[in-house]
Amino acid sequence: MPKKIVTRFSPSPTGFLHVGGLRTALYNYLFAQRNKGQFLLRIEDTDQSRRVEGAVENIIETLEAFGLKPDNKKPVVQSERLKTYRQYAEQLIKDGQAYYCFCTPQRLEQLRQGQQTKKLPPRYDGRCRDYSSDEVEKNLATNQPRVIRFKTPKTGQTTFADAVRGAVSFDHQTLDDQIILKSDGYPTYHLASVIDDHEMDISHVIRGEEWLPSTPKHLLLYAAFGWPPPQYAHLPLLLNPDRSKLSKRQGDVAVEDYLKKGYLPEALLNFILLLGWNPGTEQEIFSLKEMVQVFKLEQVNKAGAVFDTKKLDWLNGHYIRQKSPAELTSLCQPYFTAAGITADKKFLEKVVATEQQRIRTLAEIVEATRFFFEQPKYEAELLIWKRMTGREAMANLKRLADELQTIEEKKWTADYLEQHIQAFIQASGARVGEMLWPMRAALSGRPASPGPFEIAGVLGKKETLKRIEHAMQLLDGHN
RNA sequence: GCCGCCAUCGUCUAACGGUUAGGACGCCAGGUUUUCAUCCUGGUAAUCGGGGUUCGAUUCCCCGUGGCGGUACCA
Repeated sequence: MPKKIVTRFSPSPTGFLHVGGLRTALYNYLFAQRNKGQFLLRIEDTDQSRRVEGAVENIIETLEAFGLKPDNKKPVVQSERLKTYRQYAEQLIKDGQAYYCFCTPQRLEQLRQGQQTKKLPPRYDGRCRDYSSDEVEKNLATNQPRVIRFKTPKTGQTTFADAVRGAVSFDHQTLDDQIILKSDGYPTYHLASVIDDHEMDISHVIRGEEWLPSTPKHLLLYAAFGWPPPQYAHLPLLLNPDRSKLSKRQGDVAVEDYLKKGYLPEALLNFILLLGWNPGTEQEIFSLKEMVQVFKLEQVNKAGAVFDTKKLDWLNGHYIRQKSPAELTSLCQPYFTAAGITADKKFLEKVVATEQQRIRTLAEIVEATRFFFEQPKYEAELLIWKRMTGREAMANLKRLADELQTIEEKKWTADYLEQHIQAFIQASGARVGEMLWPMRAALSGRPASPGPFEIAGVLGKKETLKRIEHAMQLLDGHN
C-alpha cells in the first residue's frame, strides 16, 4: 500500500502572508488534494525576537479567504513543543551524533571575520566537537551558556532526488556543524522541522528554493534519527521585475495589500498558480477545483518567475466580469463606504453594472462611477464632437432634451431610451455621433464613460434633463 | 570567496532530438461602436555565448557568461 500523501505549509509568524508564501501554500494544498491526502498547517515560531502579534491569526484568515483550508483544525505550533525538541537533541548527544558547544557569539563572530579576510568559507572550527566528557561536565555544572551542534560527517556526500530538480548533491565537507538547539532552549529551523515533519508523517516537503542548500543537513538529521526522509520539492522563487528576489522595496508583497487594492482571491490564486507551473495544455483560467484536478508536481518548473502584475490585472478583470451585478456590488461596497459614498442598494447595483466591463480592480469602482453621485465638472469643449461647433452641439442637446421630455418616467429605462432615441436620430437625419457624444459628455463629464442611454437610465429623467440643461448653459456661455 | 540552483518573445510559459519554435499577458493594427471598455480578427517579438555528441540540437554533454539562492544561536 502506498504511503499516504501528507503535505504541510509552515510559515513563520513574522508578519502578513507573503505572495510567495501563498503560492507555496497553494501548491502544497493542490498536491495533497489531488492525491487525496492531507494538507497541514504548522507555525514555525522558534525565533522569539521576530514574533509578530496577530500574525498567526492573519495567516489563517488569509488562507481561508483563498479556500486553502488546512486539514488540522489547530495548527502545530513549535513554541509549544520545546520539550520534545530538547529531548531529541539530547538523544543525539547520547548517540554521539551531536555535542554541546560553549563558544560565545563573540568568539564565533571573530572566527567568521578571520575566515572571511582569508577568503575562506565561514565555518565553525569544531573547537567543542571533541571535548572530553570531563570538560563538558565541568561546563555544564557551572551553567555555561551552550548550544547543541550537529556532528556533521567530515567526508562523503549527500545526494537526493528533488521532485522538481532531479538529483542534487552536496559534499559534507562544505557543510557546517549546524546549531540545532539554541542557548535559549529553542530549536533552530533545521531540528524543529525535521522532528515535526517526521511526527506529522509528512510525505512531501514542498517549499521555496531558498531551502535547497540546507536540505542535506535535514537528510543527515533524518539519518541520525534513523527515520525515513520525505520526498522534497523545491519551488522556483518569485522575482521582482529586475529579477532579484521578490521584495517589499519594489512593490507590494503582502497578500493583504493585493486584496486591499481590489484584487479578487480567485484571480490572485489563478495568477500565482501559473507562476512556476503549467498545465501542459493551453488552459489559462482555473478555479480552485479545476486546479486540484490537474495539478502535478512534475509540471512545476525550475526557473524563477517575475511577479508581473500586468497579467494579474487582466485576470482580475476577467473574474470581475464573471460576477453577477449583485455580487460585484457587495464586493465594491467597502470601497464606496471608504470614499464616503452612500446610496440605495438597488441604485448602487445599477451604477456598478455600468462599469463592470471597464474596471480591472474593485478599488477602481469609486473613481469610475463618481459622476453618478454628483454633478460632474467639465469644460464646454468636452461637449463638442469632432469638428462641430458649440452652437451645433447646443442645438443638438436642445433637440434631445425636447424629445426626452416627452418620454414618460415609467418607460425610462436604458433599453427603451436607446430604442426610442436611436429612432428619433435616424428620423431627424442627424449623425449618431453628433447627437450622442454631447449627450454622453453632458451626463458623465468625461471623455470616456458608459453609453448615454445606460447612464440616463440609471440617473433617471429628472437628473438627466438637469444635466443636459447644465451643459447647454455652459455652451451658451462658451459661444 | 566558497557551495548550489537556474537560463525560450518585454513578462508567464509550450515544444518523447526532426515544428514555419506554439499559447497567454502586454504592445501595435483592423472590425463592432457616439467615447472608453468588452468582444472578434490579424501583427510584432525568443532558444545567453562557445565547443562537442548526432544525419539532425531549444532539447543531451562540457566550458564560459549571466541571474538567483545559501553561506546566522533567522526562517
